[in-house]
Amino acid sequence: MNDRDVEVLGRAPLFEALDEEGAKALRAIVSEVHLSRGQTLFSEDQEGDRLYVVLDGKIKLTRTAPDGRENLLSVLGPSEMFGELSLFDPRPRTASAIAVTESRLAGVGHNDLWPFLKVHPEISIHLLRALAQRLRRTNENMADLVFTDVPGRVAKALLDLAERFGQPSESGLHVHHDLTQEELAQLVGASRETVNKALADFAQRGWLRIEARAVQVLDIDRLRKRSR
Amino acid sequence: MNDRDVEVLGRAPLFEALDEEGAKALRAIVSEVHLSRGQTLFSEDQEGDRLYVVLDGKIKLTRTAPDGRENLLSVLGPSEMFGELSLFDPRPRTASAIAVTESRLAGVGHNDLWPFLKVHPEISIHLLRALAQRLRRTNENMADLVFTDVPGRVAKALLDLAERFGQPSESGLHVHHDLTQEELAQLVGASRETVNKALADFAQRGWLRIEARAVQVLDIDRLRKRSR
DNA sequence: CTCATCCTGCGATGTGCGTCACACTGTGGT
DNA sequence: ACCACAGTGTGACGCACATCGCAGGATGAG
Repeated sequence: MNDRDVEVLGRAPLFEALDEEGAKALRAIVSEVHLSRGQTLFSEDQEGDRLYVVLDGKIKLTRTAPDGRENLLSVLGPSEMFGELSLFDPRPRTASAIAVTESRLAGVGHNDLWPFLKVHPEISIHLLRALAQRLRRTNENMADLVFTDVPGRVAKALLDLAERFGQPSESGLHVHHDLTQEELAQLVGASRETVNKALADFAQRGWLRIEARAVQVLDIDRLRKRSR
Repeated sequence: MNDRDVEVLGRAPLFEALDEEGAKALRAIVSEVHLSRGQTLFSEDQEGDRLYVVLDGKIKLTRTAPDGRENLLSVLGPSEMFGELSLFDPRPRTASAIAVTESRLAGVGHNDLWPFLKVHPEISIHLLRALAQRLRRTNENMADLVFTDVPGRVAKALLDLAERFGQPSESGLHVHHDLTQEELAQLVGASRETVNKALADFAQRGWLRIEARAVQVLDIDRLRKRSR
């Protein structure tokens, strides 16, 4: 684990409460996992009590309906945490974790983390905050599903991805989200075709340019307006 | 606060980790609130750092869209907790809490609870579990919004309400949910009219009988099948 | 008891978006 | 260099559900 990894880890809710001393001790009990694009880390219904922090790359969390249709809960990048639900609430996983790009992760198991929480109760507080934020965000998304039309949800999703993965560039903001339109559709709860049409419409209006698994955002303000 | 209240409180995630000693100390710092039907405890965007446990009655948590349309996040009964998000993540409230029936609540403020968490770190663990469960449930509901049709969501909502508020009776299960069809509609993310038609259809099939702010569930198995 | 208000029931109409169908393009594998 | 297949682009069609409109019933305040 290199210096950059240590820094990335430090921004995760699990580590941010700790001093250098504690962080070092916690780093000692995490194990590193490497995934190539498309590889599955864990699947729905599996037992599991490991929590992960993304060091590098992107991971998607998906749920599969009985009839096979899929639903993308979120796409996670560096410093973001997942898999903790099965750790705090001992049940099988309710989502699968799949690498969207080649990725490296840091994982901690229940047995290693638990004693740590006893010694460093301040971690729990930070975890509670992290879960509270997630819950807020999820409630937000629920409301959007009910009140916002598909183009609006696509705009929202792009803005969110832009905030987290966007790189400033000559002509605007380059958002290399690494998602196919199919995955984007699963993320906003719509069909691939409808998402395609929404994107085409935005592009035609000059708000963005479509690229392979990426977009160039040209007029972020218009996009913001469309998302409300 | 009577014996029944103490028992109800004891089933809340906040208390379940504590021994009689600790529970007594925690009870000493909660304050009781009384609300009559329709009364608002707190509103969206307000500052707030109190957490509540329902002692008696029912509370609904709602969000209001900019255009005024409403969205019901959940209906909470005795032993259930709410308002904790603003406590763990210090931001304004993202939902309003309104009494569906006359209710009594126990409330704890940030300043009183925080030192308690330091002394009893085991509470945090239980709170983490409670939030993890809520997150799972919310993800579930999101998927339903995307994959399940309105009648299916109505069936699901009724089954959930039945599980939490149902009373066995002569002809089946009496579920006095105290919600108007409008509120039920906001809960499942549909229009009042569509929910009405779904209910009428269920009743016509003999699965349930419609009453004022309540239903008699006659054939719970059919209802379960329809919800999948 | 009486009126006003909230709630329920239900048909008519319109539309956003899912589904289907198919063509085009880019990319990676051999 | 080639083919196969995954991903993208776009039109035609139908349907589930929102919206609108209204009427009948329940509830509760005075």
